Amino acid sequence: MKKSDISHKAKDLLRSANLNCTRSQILILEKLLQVSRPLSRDEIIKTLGKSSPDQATVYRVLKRFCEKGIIHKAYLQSRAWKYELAHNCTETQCHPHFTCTGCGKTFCLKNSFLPLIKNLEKGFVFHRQQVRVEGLCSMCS
Amino acid sequence: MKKSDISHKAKDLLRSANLNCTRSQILILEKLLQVSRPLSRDEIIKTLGKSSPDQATVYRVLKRFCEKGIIHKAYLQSRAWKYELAHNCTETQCHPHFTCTGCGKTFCLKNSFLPLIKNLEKGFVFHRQQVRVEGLCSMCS
DNA sequence: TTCAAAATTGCAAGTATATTGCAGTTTTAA
DNA sequence: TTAAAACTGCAATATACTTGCAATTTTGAA
Ligand SMILES: [Mn+2]
Ligand SMILES: [Mn+2]
Ligand SMILES: [Zn+2]
Ligand SMILES: [Zn+2]
Repeated sequence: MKKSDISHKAKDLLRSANLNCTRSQILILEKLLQVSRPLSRDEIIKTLGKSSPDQATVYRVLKRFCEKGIIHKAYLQSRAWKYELAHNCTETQCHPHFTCTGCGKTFCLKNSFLPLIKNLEKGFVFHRQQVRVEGLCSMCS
Repeated sequence: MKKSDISHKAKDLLRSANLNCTRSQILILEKLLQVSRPLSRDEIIKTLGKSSPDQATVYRVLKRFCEKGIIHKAYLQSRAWKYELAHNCTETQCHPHFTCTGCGKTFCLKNSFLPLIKNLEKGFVFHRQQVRVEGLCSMCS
């Protein structure tokens, strides 16, 4: 996607979520649109470089985005939380993530969905499920 | 299970993993056998009370247990890591965990397995997968 | 365009969680 | 009984995340 398209899309997303188009929120959302995989606070700040907002702001923006449903936490095992756009997801299931035990990289499996879990105990209500896969990526295998 | 059975089982497990039967390791393993659900460092120390080992020891013991394959980290979304016995698991998949968004409690779904993910990209090697389910428990629904 | 309320931000301090170095203790096996 | 190996506690350190507050930016209505 072109840079100007991303910029435009970011602003649209912000407006449709009733959030202000501030420098920080635009920068962070553009970055997430651009890379299209889960990012941690650290990765966001590092890749934004000198122009990056403060870490407190980054966390607050990510929290806001989550509350509005624009992004969500990915279901990974890293110590730090990672966030990604909430597209490629249905109400009941996000795409699975593959983490390589060799190099540590995480890949989005955008086209693999598992059937939803069945036979929950009586009284239990299902909302959504998440899947995490471990293995070796093509570089490490 | 009776208390003496648990104690006996803990020691057996330790021996079969080539670990020493020390006070700390026995206490922590007994606790995990007893509750049969994922526990954090904090929960372990609190429920063991005055007789609990130091937190550094708790972490080191849990790490040792993981390395020997006696326990593993449950993949939850809590900030603190949680550990549980590595039974009720196959090589390729641990039982799923259900977390209630109402009360925050986590339940082990010991009898629900999903089919393994298919169609990994060329070169990718599957090792294991884990599933997390969100919803409401019978108390909160 | 102007301007005040509301939203957002940076900074610094604070909290929660996990790790490490090291000296001392416990466990094991011979 | 004893010495090596395994384990432990304590205190310091590292990392991830949160919060209070004063200052700045954004927005929408005038
Ligand atoms: Mn993803
Ligand atoms: Mn479990
Ligand atoms: Zn890899
Ligand atoms: Zn509940």
